[in-house]
Amino acid sequence: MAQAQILSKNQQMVFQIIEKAKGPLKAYSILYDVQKKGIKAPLQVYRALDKLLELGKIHKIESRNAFVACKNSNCEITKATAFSICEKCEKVTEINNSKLTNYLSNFQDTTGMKYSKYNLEFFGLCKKCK
Amino acid sequence: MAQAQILSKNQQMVFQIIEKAKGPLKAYSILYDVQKKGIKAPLQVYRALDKLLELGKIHKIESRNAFVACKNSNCEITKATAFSICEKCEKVTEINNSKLTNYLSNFQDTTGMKYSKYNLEFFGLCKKCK
DNA sequence: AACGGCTTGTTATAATATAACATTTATTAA
DNA sequence: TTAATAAATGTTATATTATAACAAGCCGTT
Repeated sequence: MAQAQILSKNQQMVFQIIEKAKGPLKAYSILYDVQKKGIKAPLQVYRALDKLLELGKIHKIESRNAFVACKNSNCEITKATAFSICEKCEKVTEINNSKLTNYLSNFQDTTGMKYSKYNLEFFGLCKKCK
Repeated sequence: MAQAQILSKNQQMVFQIIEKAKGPLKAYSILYDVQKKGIKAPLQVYRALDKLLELGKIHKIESRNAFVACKNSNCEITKATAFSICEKCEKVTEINNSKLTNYLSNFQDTTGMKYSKYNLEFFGLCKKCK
């Protein structure tokens, strides 16, 4: 049985902040928070973020340079991510739709490229902002 | 008949450089190029980029903070973009697949969000790097 | 000519991210 | 257990990406 990944001190601190947040967090706003707890420099945050991304515990919203906790249970590796983003309130939701995942994971283009990963971001207005 | 959008001087300069390039260009590498031709400051480049994005003449590769010319004829508005990105040589290809476009344009998630736009980035190894 | 809209020019600065190097802690393997 | 190795940390400095704020110019319309 695979043991749950144990996070280091800094990784834990950064992860907990992202997990508790209601929306995507930016690296420097995370830094601001963890400065109360001993982390002093951007690099310490970025290193933790890198590791958490690698583990699939968090995802990066590329269009926003911001980070969210993964909401899919047992997400271990980040290789197929999809998000909806409200352009007004900036609410971000991770899309967990097996048909979509299937469709994209099996997508082949004409260039003969072998895909190992994708990231999809939908933009629009959420229910409230519509 | 809709007249072709006329670009301003700076917009043209920036567009031509992106169009001629073999791959995605970063803002500051564009700046370096156009400095020979009179543009001096980052903001002048970013303003041109913003306008070109708005017109759909170029797209931004979000995961790379880089810009490519749109390869689809008559692309006027950017609302449905898909790219394949080689993680080794960084070659980027715009995917123009009507089935994919259809599938994603009509995708509905369970949150009731109304989408107006999406961006999809596939990652992997291209034919050469595989 | 006067107005309005867009584009430009310019300086400064904000926001995001990594380089380089020294040290410490944890894990593995003899 | 101890030496070797790998992973994480701490720290200073700096690179890279992007925007704020304000002044001025260009161009079509009225």
